[in-house]
Amino acid sequence: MVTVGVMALGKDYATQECSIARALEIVGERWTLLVVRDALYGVRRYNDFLVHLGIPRAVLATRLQMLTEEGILEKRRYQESPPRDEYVATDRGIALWPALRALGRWGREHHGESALRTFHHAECGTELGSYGECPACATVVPVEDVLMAPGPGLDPDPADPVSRALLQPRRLLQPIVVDQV
Amino acid sequence: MVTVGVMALGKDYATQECSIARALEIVGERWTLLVVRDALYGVRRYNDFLVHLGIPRAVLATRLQMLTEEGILEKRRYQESPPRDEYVATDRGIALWPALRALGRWGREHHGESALRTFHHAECGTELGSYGECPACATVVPVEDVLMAPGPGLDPDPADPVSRALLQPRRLLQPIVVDQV
DNA sequence: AGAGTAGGTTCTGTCATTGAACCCACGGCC
DNA sequence: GGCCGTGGGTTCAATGACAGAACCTACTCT
Repeated sequence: MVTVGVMALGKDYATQECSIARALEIVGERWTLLVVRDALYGVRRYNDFLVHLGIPRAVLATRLQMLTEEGILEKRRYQESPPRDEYVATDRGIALWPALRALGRWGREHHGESALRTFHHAECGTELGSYGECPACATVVPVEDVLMAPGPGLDPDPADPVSRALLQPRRLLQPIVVDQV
Repeated sequence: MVTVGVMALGKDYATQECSIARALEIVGERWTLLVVRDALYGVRRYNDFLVHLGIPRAVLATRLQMLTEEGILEKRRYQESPPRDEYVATDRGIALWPALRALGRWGREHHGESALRTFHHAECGTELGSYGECPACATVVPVEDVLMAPGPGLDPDPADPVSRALLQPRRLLQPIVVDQV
């Protein structure tokens, strides 16, 4: 991918020779990591991202396109007529789970909050350790075997239907089912 | 006219009830994580951050102040006359290491690059896993026991003195010594 | 006295983000 | 057949963060 010319703002960290900077050039923009998080939680549709994130429509469209181009999400047609696409996390997107998990742990500790969501090993029920491993089984838990459950700090009756769908315990990557009103 | 309340841009993810969003409100702004990374690498002085990051001076001043207020860095006077301060990572800043490590791993895999820097457990020499754990010792390696070494992809003769100081293998958090010209 | 250095602040133009409005294709209803 | 609702976008003006350069202030060195 050859980018010619000056990219004055936003994305590049020109002088940085560092994998962290390379990563942040892609997922370091505002909203991007939250979109990926939602994709791992099972959100797939444009409209579901929209209401769950409270993100401006134009920004969401830009981010979805960029994440698709970078191979982090895959745009997949799920019906013709009218044409409708969903965005599903690829392996490359799933590989961001450790980073998201680490950020979430830090965010919780930083605020001294009670957990908003908890993550367990689906096979044995043990809560994941600091770095996404299962202390009981002594293995790194594959993302599809992570069971997400609401924690004590989470609002039990949120306004938007996506948040409501995420209230029940569920495995990561399982597509959410939004209750139609 | 005083405008109260609405923070239109930048920092907050108002609707998000999520530890990851809480974390990103603090360390999700442009440059912020790179400043923390440099602090863990041992950079402490305003001028060293400046030349190593290539960040605008005003932005650096803002970030350092914010990170200090959030308790991620500590501003510490190291000489009077003229008054000079250095910025040192606190426990809260050091706790960001797993997230930085995970991002770095992902960035490297994403680009299929050879490693720019490698990180080992100083006690046993094993290279760290995705979250900064030692696969051999099966423990999370304390940051001060992480040995950083240049990888094959790193420029062997960088222009700025801070990058040169970071070329030799060193433990994280050890203050860098810049060769005066 | 003059130059140099560390650590900033101020300024201006550019660009991304926001929020709202608009667009369009289809499907269902009556 | 006309109308409305819905999913999935695009366009637009206003705002405000960022980049880069110039400037400022103490102090030290020569």
